[in-house]
Amino acid sequence: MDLLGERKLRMQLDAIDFRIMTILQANGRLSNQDLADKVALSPSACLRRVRTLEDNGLIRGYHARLDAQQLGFELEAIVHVTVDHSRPDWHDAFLQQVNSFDEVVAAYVVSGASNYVLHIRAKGLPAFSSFVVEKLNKLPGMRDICSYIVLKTVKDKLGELPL
Amino acid sequence: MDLLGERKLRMQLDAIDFRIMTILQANGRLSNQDLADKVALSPSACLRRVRTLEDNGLIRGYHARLDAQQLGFELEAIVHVTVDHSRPDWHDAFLQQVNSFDEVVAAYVVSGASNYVLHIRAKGLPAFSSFVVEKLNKLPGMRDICSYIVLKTVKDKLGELPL
DNA sequence: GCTGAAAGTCGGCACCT
DNA sequence: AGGTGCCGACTTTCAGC
Repeated sequence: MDLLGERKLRMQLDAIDFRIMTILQANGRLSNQDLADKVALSPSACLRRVRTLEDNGLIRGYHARLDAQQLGFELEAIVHVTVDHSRPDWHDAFLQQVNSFDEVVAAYVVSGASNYVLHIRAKGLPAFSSFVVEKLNKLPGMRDICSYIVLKTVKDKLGELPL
Repeated sequence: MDLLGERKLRMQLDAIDFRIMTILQANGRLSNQDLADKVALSPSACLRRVRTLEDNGLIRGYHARLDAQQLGFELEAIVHVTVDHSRPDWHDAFLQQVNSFDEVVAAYVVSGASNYVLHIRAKGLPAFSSFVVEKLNKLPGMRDICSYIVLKTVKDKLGELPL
């Protein structure tokens, strides 16, 4: 098992592989032929590289990015959570619950003053408020919750690696 | 100009539109024909809907998701920053600088104890350390920096809306 | 590991319901 | 609005270099 979530580099990458990844990162629906043109390779050679990158897990998937604002997800927040860690079994229970909440779009175990940092998305302030009060607050061992409501997203390049 | 970054809903969406978005969100490279099958529409009708969703900005793009660990980005951190806001012009300067740093993958202006929350990705602890000391610390008006190093990513659904 | 050709498949458009 | 049919373009496999 992979307890630490480590992923070792499984293949040798050359400059063309990096160009392929960079291009597909910016335009995931580019046709294989256009991609082949851009990296100066024949379509078949290009496709084989893309398949290899996919098979080795370097390309983990392709996704449409939707407009959260337009779809009604108007509020984002960063929430720091401290739990009572005197009960080790609460940790797993906490993570399982956190994972099941749709409002939690990302969750991290962190070093520092808090135990967890949660990234929250909700359809407005009332929905966020009731999430905190009725869901987060009721988790076992909850000790402290500190919310930072996002007023403006200044940079949004998560999921875009600077290769 | 759009000072608040608001995006109004520009079109009426029905159940099929939501299914299309959900499917493309999970598999951005699905062929139009397969997508049409899944939503029980003819390929041409399906393609027209997808184009409309793209044109109205509901689908904002398609992107390959790469494996950050395997590509050497081993360290993630949430960094809270407080700046001296007695000088209004420092705000824009700060944001501009923050945007130019590759290590900053996301940046938010937040309400609460801190002014900004930064999401950092670096190729290891030394790189992160030198980023904080040599870049962040030297920004004008910097008052306080509080780092939370990510020990484990428990949930990672940013960019996946629960429709 | 790349190229080129062949066969199946798809996207995009015109036209019709 | 959604469906059908067509043609050029694309994807994908495989033999050969």
